[in-house]
Amino acid sequence: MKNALSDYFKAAVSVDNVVFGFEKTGLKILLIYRGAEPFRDQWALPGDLISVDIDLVSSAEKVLQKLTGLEKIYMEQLQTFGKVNRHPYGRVFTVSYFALIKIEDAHLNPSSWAEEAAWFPINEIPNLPFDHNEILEFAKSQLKLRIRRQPIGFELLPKLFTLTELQNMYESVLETQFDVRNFRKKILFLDFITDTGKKENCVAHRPAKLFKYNAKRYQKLIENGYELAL
Amino acid sequence: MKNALSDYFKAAVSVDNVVFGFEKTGLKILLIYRGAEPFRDQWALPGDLISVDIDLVSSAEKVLQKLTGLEKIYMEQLQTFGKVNRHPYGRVFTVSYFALIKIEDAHLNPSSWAEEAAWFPINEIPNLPFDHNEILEFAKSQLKLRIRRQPIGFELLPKLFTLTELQNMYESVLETQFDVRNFRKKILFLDFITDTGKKENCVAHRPAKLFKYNAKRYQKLIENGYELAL
DNA sequence: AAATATATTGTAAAAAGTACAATAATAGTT
DNA sequence: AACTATTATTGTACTTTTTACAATATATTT
Repeated sequence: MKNALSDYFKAAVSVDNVVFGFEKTGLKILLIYRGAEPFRDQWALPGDLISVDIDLVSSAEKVLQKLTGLEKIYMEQLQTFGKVNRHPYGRVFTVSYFALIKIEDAHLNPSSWAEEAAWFPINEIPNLPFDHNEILEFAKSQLKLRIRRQPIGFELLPKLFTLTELQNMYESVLETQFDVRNFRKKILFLDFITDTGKKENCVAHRPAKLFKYNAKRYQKLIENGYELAL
Repeated sequence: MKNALSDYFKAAVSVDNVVFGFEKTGLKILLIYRGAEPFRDQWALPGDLISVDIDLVSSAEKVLQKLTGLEKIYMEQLQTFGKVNRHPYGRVFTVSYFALIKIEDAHLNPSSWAEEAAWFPINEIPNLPFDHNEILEFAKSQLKLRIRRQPIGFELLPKLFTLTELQNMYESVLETQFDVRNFRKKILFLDFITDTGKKENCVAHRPAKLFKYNAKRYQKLIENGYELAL
């Protein structure tokens, strides 16, 4: 009972993107409203079957662009989910990616079969089709791990940000609280965010200094054997 | 120019396993000698196309068992590689796994189209077919990351081990050196390896105490919010 | 008994992490 | 102009962790 080679070439592969967005009100996830079967008229992760003649990474970017309008944003592969019956139309393996973006900069423009795209607070996610809730939980736990060891949190913030915004972002993602003084002491000691000399304006209180992420300084840290750990 | 649904169900999926084994002479990788096309008569990672009616995790275990004889060993998913032309027979996405085992306990029994299975020192890996060298490099870097934060190193050691063996294992995997006194102080402080009261015998020097990993104690550490970091 | 080989152990100094609250700077109000 | 409301900014003492470093112990072999 040997399989013929052709028996193996009968699977489909999809990509599912977990897009994390941040704004003052907290961390959010981007979902699309499905305008096509299966699971039409349900909110789901922006994901789709991919073509056999496009590289995996390119496919992930293309799927995201088509369904949400987002492009050129930070993406990283997570894991592949491959239970036999996870898709009603046949054997579909799905490769999950996570992406990070500052919500203000995210111009949503859903097309293809995505009727809508909207941000959902991380703790108000509805039941999702397929195994999307499982994928989402995995993505959340991975984001927590990775954001502590790589300078990817800056993808969630505007180019210029205050130390308070930076701290709020880390606190939202990690679901924890930091002491203001200790947080600043540590982050400034690491020396890969630099004071731009600019300040907030039009705020009804003492304006905060604006900082920016300095990738070169971070590289130097790494070259010197330092390991980031927030 | 819309794709028909059937156009998507034309991919194959494979699993490639990076099996790390440890013994006194250092860290090794398990390769098989391919007795089938493509790349017949070359050493490669133990991997194979998988059937569309078996779950992904089960497939990974089955592929490893068939090609090498190994079963019930520690496995964890890494990443999926999906360049268009990575496989000469068509579009094949491969999901990589890494596995850990103590070489002494590994009874190799290659079957199916694997003509041989053998351990290769981690720094003497030949050129491999497909993108297997790339997969291997990714696996090595992931092993280094994961072994520092999870108690998976014990999978590479016998049930009873000496502190020197434990240190050698970590040093081999992490390609670094630890101070003997500081290493012991730290590992004993963590308190999840316990002295069995037994000792080495038949060694031409002071015999070392034998320890074992204590999973319950480790669980307690975690529950108390401790984060392992070697 | 001596030689050989590896196992075992402690301490002081440096670095990093933690807990904690008063002062500063702006816009808006009186 | 003085005052209020609001958030930004900053330092120090204490605790914990990490680091650097070498002499003694216990088994086998000669």
